Amino acid sequence: MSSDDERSDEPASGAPEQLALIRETVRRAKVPRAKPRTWRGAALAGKLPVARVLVNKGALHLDQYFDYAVPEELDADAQPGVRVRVRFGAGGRQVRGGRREGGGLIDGFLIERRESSDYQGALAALAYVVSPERVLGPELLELSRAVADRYAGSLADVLQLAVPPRNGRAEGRPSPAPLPPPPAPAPGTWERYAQGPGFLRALAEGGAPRAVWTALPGPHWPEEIARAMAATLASGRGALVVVPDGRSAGRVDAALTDVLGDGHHALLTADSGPEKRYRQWLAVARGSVRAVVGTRAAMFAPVADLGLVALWDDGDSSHSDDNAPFPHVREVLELRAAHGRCAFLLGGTSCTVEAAQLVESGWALPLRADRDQLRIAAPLVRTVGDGELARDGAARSARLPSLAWQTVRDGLRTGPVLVQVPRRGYAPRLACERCREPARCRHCAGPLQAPDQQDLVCAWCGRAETAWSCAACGGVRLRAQIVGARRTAEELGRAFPAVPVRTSGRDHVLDSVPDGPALVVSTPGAEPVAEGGYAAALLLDGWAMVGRPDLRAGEEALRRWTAAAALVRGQPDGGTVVIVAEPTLRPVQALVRWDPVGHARRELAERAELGFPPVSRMASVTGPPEAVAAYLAGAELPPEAEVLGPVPGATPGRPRRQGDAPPGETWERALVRVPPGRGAALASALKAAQAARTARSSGDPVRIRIDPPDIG
DNA sequence: AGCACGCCGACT
DNA sequence: GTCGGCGTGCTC
Repeated sequence: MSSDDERSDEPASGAPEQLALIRETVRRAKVPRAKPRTWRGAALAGKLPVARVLVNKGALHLDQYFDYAVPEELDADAQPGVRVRVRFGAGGRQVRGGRREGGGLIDGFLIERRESSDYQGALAALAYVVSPERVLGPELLELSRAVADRYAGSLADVLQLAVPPRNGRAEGRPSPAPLPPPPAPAPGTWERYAQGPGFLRALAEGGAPRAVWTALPGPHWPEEIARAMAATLASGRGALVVVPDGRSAGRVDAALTDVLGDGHHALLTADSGPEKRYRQWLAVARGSVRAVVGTRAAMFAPVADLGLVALWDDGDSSHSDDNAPFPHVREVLELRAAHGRCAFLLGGTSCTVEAAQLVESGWALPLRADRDQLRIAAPLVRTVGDGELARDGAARSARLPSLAWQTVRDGLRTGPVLVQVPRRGYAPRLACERCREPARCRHCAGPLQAPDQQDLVCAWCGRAETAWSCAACGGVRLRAQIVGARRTAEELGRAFPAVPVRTSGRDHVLDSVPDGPALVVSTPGAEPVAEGGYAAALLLDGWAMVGRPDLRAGEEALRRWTAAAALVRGQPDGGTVVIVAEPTLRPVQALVRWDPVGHARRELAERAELGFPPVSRMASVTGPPEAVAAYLAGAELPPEAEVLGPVPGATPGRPRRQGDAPPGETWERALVRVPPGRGAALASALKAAQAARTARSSGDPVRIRIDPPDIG
């Protein structure tokens, strides 16, 4: 429809009362004669003629609503939650003497209809309603608002993540009628957990229990999640589970179909195209489907009357969104569970520090099996340490220690054997082959790396090292770098010529492998499941996983080892895992004892002592030095806030990425930390300071990130 | 961000 | 007079 503005002293025609109403506001505020705009032949809506609109622009000082007039012909469609287009921008202002087109058309969401506006100026009209579909319901709006606040981001940015792009064809189709709630399911393998059946019962009865679930190793977790969701559906409520990748989503999807049959649930992953995905999303938003399984973006799925949010493997990095304001699925689901009667289930075979904290703080209860069940389900774990490896002659030549060799040979007699190899380019620290002393830069003592598997470069100062020798023993050979999956596969293939070798990695990920003897070489996270469980697993180059200079290195190594070991048969069925790593290392010990919770709790205690997240909340401020300094000077941080740095933020050890400082420029990074409970105050202070800065457009912009991923 | 407004100096 | 430099501030 046309939205031509026409400036004249009187409304051309239409609804003078409403325009008078708008004008009255103008007069009361004693604003210089701004004439209300009218548009040819258009009348205003009789009731609630003002539409409060969130304009789709990310800038923080624009994180506010704007009022528009609702033309009569849009009255019916212009309901809260619909997508609209409006004219917005300086170009839309009244220009002395002439008529002029408004600013550019931009997208927005209609937030609410009101009787009047408190804006003391003339209202422009909604240009049009994109579609009458009400995609932004009150709950999704409230959640998005809370996420924006939590992460010091703008509502518009969050909505970009929360509401999928429109697809007209998908909207045109009606969604199926909702099915009646299914009966409550039997507990199934939840019986293995003392609190399992009780947890399901609470869900089925409409309760909102919150649990951190340490899943037993083995193949049952998708089915267990499906049963928890089914129990929630039985109470007449909806349920949502978020998993790290499409493969896991497929598994839970299949389990849900087994438990519920078809028609109860939707699969929300990026793998399905935009149209299909939006169709599924609409089915959820329209209330015709009440259970959702999906990957990251599904965390916002507008499930009606949500009774359970579940998350699998919260340590997986894909649960952290890579768009501003970088929300983490766990945090978003926590926010969802905190509203209304919504249960919370955080599951995994390992345990993150954050999960341990949820239990420690009393927010969630632990859901764990006792030792007896664990002995049945978990494989035997044995270690080959550095010392042994160095003494083991066979290992030096074939890169396979004797114990590992035997384990593979024995395992292959009864089934497939998994070999986990770190990804190439995993940037491990190099060490002297003879004495294991880390190889350090002679100028700055930074760790040496071989990014191209060839030349040595310091990860800190970037200087090349052409003639390295060990500072401790004078050795001149470095320990073998990470050998890629392909080469490992070739070596093993030669060692066991009669056995098929399969690889699974970044390029092609295998979903599952059959039961027969085979060597399956995989990078972490890409391990296929074996139908009857692996007979054995070999975790190679463990030192590379723990040696990374990252606060989470230990937790992450344990998570990946545990994930692989969980695919191996239980010890009673002969399942064995050999890990090539120093047995004194804390995560290695935790794997041997199969105690991820103990590991996480110890890490948590340490973080508390050091004032590290998640015990305190941190934010990073990054940008050109002057900008960071000016920002920090202008920010009114809460009194408890502590500023660390700023320090030059060259990001060592990895190639330049988008978002890093431009080449030739050094950015600085300051960390700001606050004690527990002051996270919200910190976020709002950071956001206010940012808004003030961008509004004045003073100096270079800085980047704010709550919960920065790479500290330490 | 984008864009118009305005206040200033230099010019046919 | 008036053209156009860019510094400031607004966008319903």
